[in-house]
Amino acid sequence: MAVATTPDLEAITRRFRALGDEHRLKIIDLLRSGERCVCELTDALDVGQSLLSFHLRTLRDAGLVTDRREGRWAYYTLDADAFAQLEDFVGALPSTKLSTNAARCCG
Amino acid sequence: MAVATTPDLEAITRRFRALGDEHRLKIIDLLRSGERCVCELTDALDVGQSLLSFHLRTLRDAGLVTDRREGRWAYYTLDADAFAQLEDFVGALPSTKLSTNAARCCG
DNA sequence: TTGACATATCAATATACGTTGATACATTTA
DNA sequence: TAAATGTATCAACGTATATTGATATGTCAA
Repeated sequence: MAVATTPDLEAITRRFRALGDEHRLKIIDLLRSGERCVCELTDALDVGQSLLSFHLRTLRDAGLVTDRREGRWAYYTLDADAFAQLEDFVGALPSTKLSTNAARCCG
Repeated sequence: MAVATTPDLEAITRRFRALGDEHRLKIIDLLRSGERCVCELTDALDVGQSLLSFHLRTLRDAGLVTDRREGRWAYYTLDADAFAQLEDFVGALPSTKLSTNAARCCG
């Protein structure tokens, strides 16, 4: 069994940063209804072509979307697993680790 | 009724960006067991005093933690509601908006 | 095979963010 | 009141990220 349990904080923070941009949240919103061609995204978002390409790459590098080429078109899809994982991660963040409710440290 | 339903993307992206840093994830992890004094965090994290203060402020500005002063000490606590909201938001992100599975746009 | 097209990448620049060290501020203790 | 302490803020700097315009690459149509 490989060391798969290592959380890889770097990958997680990259994923959060990928969600930390309004353009990219709008792209994700457009992808919610299923796979979309880049040309559709270009029309729907008021964003230059190379900038859109940059944001799509950022989302892909973060593992939030996958892409597929077909002829001269490119299609992007949300990676549902990645979002499920992230949802779990966020849900676990505030969950009380122990019942130790912060013994007074000072004073 | 005020315009409270407006999602306020800016606030949401700020929250994601706040989670997009390893130091801050570690701080959050320390706060999972309850309210913590800054002095404890200083000891637990190998981070300079002003840098820790910066990250705590970033988390506070994002609404992920609240702070409280007591004498010369400052205590920080996770805002459970904020995490719950964010968990819901992440969970909703990939949820299929309509059953329209991307009509071919081109070709 | 040439030209138009869709998309990606590159180079340059602007803006945001993280880090450090110094300083300020409030509170406590001597 | 003076010195010490805990924390926040400021100024300066480096690095990362966002944005733009130009160019490259692959694919289709004439």
